[in-house]
Amino acid sequence: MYALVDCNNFYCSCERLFNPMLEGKPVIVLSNNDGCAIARSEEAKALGISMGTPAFMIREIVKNHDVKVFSSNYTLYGDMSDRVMQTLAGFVSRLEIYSIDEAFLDMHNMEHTNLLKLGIQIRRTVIKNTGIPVCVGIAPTKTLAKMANRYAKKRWREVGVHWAANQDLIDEMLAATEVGNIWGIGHQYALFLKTNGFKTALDFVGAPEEWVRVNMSVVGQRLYNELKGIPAIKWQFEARTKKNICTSRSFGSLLTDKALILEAACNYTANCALKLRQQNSCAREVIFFLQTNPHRTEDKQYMMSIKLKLESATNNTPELIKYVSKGFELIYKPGFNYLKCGVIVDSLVPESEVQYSMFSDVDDGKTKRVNSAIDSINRNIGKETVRFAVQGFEKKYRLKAEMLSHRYSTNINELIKVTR
DNA sequence: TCTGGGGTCCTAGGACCC
DNA sequence: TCTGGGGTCCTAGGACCC
Repeated sequence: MYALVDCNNFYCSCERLFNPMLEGKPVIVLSNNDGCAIARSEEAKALGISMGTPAFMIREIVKNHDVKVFSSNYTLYGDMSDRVMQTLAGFVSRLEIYSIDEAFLDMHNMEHTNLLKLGIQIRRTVIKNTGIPVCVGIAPTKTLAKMANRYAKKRWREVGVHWAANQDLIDEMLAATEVGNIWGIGHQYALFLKTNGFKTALDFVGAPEEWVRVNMSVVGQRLYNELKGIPAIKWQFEARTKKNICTSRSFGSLLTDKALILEAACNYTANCALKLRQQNSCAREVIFFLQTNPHRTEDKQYMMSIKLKLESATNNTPELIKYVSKGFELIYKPGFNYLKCGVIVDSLVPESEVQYSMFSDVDDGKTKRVNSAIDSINRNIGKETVRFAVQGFEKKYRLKAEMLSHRYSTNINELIKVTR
């Protein structure tokens, strides 16, 4: 058996934890740049605010119903996530952290225990230790555990736990789940399945296997097996080394100034380089992209990306900046209102396996020491204490975060204040 | 005024090899 | 009459996830 533990409206729950006045009130958390709603409390959902709605489109609802709005505070959410995961780790021998607010728990060889009771105990303990409410779904495969979790949320709200312990319970759950709500079925497949007469997950498992294979490839077939109770998705206990790393952001406002955009690009590159060093990888390719705002139909549009192959793989900040600047010069065109740019480092190889170019004269030991010194200072004293001149200091392009809560649990200056 | 950011996996098709 | 067959590697693009 697999259990999937998922935090309820995670970001909103984190905000509430340090601000009990928010209890019972509609709360939403916005994406980067205060763009759109990415987390909603139950009260906010009831007001009809749906996932991903742009902030400017719900301004009226927010005003009329006194919705409490927050910018995303990833420092806080990340720390709360760690605490939840630590508590979960106490219940099983192995867990897979699937995302910031979800984990799969390995419940094999526990079939003899009453897993419903265990689920309830997990839920109680997490809320006691961290204050974060969670739901638990337990089933024979990951996909069914996901579904059981969703079913717990919808059908067994009070208990918050569902154990699909036998085929009857599984069928009941499959029948109650529309194909579009199956983990792994997105927009396209949901549409395709519905057009072909498959409405619920139960309908889908009744489809001929060959038809699934032909029309939905091996991905579909795996899913099909998972829903039939045959595990087809492997455990992933260890964090994988990433195969590509991306840093991209929308600017706080539209930019036309070339120097400013380049400065942003250099900062994003420095961030990619840092992430590379953290996982001991080097990149053989770097992609730089730049775009205007497609929603502003009155603006001339321009979208371009460029891929540069590196002479030899590196994670050295100035070296990567050199390539990105070159890419920038090649695709930047004046006269547009730019919204966003980004850097992707790709074709990653382990640092220990880097092949040097025949003509390279880089003193690798030296640059490595410089970079680790910089990383260490930045880690200990504060992000970007040491930076390269091209990264600038003003950050005029910086994103908006006008409703940011405090980093209550990680910053000594932002602790919660108790007054009497 | 105004629409996020960061990933993974799979497939088809082209280039290339013998 | 009528132009092989089998394989690998790479890439772009699509679908999905939170």
